[in-house]
Amino acid sequence: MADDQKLTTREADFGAWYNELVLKSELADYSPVRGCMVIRPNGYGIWERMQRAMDDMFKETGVQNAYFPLFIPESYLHKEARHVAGFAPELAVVTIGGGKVLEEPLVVRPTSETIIYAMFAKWVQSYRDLPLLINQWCNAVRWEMRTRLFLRTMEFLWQEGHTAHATAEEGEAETRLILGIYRRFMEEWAAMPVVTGRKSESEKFAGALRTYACEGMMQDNKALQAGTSHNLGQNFAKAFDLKFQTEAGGTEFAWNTSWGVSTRMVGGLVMTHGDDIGLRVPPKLAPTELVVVPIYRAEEQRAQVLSVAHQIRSDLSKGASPVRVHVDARENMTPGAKYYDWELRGVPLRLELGPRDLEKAQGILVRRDSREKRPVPLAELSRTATETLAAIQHDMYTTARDRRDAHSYRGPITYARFREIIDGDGGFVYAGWCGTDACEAVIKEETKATIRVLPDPEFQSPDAPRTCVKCGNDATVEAMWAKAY
RNA sequence: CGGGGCGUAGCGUAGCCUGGUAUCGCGCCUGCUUUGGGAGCAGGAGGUCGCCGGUUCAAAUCCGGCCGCCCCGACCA
Repeated sequence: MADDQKLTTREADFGAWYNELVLKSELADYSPVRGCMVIRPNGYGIWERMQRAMDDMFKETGVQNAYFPLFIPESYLHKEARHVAGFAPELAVVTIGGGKVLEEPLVVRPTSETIIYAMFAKWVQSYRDLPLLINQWCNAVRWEMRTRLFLRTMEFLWQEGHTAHATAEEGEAETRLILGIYRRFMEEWAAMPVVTGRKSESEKFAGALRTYACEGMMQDNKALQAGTSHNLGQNFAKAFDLKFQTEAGGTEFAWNTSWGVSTRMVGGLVMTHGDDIGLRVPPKLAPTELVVVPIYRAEEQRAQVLSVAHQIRSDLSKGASPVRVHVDARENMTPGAKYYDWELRGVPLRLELGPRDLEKAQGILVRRDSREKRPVPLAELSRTATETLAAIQHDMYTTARDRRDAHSYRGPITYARFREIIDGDGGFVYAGWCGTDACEAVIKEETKATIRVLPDPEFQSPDAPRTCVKCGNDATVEAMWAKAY
């Protein structure tokens, strides 16, 4: 009986585990439209906290939010050749409006570079108008063939930042600045270790000069691209005539960047931290940090326990370090059933509160990550909860980082060994690359692994690889290879 | 788009081969007893068996067509 309530284990079938977890923990559900999803309150609550954290960080750097339309004239997409070539296969196009065939079809935005830089061109005249730093939170549509909840859906939520700068250096600096913000968000908020670096030419954004990305390792040892930051150079400025007058009086095209993080991050969170019991949400992203489960028999106990529970919620929500508390007062469930329920949903801390505890003025505090239980005097609960939440946040990060490192491979490596790793348990393989498209393509063809990033210095191996893992010629760069989502 | 699987109550399923109007579990409703790791008992509600057509006295079951979804391979946040 209890068996059909359990999740498929990660080891038995990682994909099935993921789907069951997302559905059972009520993060999301399938929609009537193939490839689309409904994000339920549990999932949206996490997304809202992600939004808030990132939004604050963007704004600290001077970025302002705005909103650009969902519909983009089809002709705009065609103004940047590589951009349209990259996105054409996955466009949704509106051809009829109000019952009439439109003169010009409207593309449902797959991303907004074209319309945003067209608008920037109207707004920017002089170097004094730069930099222009804009972000929007919106949905985007890409007609995908194979979809998975959160990881790839035809419509997804994200933020897309778009900036314009006076010099190439400023554009590059902005691209790197945002990549750093993404990294900080993923490490400090999502407790998700990432490797940052540059994308190879074949993997970069359609229309970009350079693409940088954060790559996390999921528990099946596959890579998940969790955020990208593009240096667009002057490609779009030239396509949309985004020019400005320089201080010296000349005219120059602006330098653009764009960068985005999507609801895919929620899927990354699940695959980074989930276990066979359910979800584990890092405290800083958890809509509820602590759930109080009241235990009682007699009616007078019920009133007493609930009264203390609500007092706890009220007390913890105040003060210098407020804790987000929920009291689970459902009458039709036993305490044990509630424990399973909240563990499935990933709430970081649980306080079990019964008559025996009240006698001792304590509660039983249970960590979701380690499932460790211990009695805590109610008088110290506020401090203990805050400290424990911080410890959970910290431990979740180090646990994820340690397992990432345990499945990362560095040092001299043969192609045979490379294939053995990729075909076996998988992981991140750091290896030399000659820099040619040919070797990259052959490796992808033969192993399904791709270059996730050319790692930034802090992620490079102490001893730079000397030769290309495929052709044996001199390596021009170190590449991090993995199978990816 | 190729390969595989599946559509039966809100969810998960049995029945299909060998036609006779649907099984079981979870959930839901009512009542009582319960409540420290997935409560028990009793009663109850809930179904155009994905859709269309055919065969037949009779179709969830056999035949044909269609639709949808999920999973696995080529593109991608």
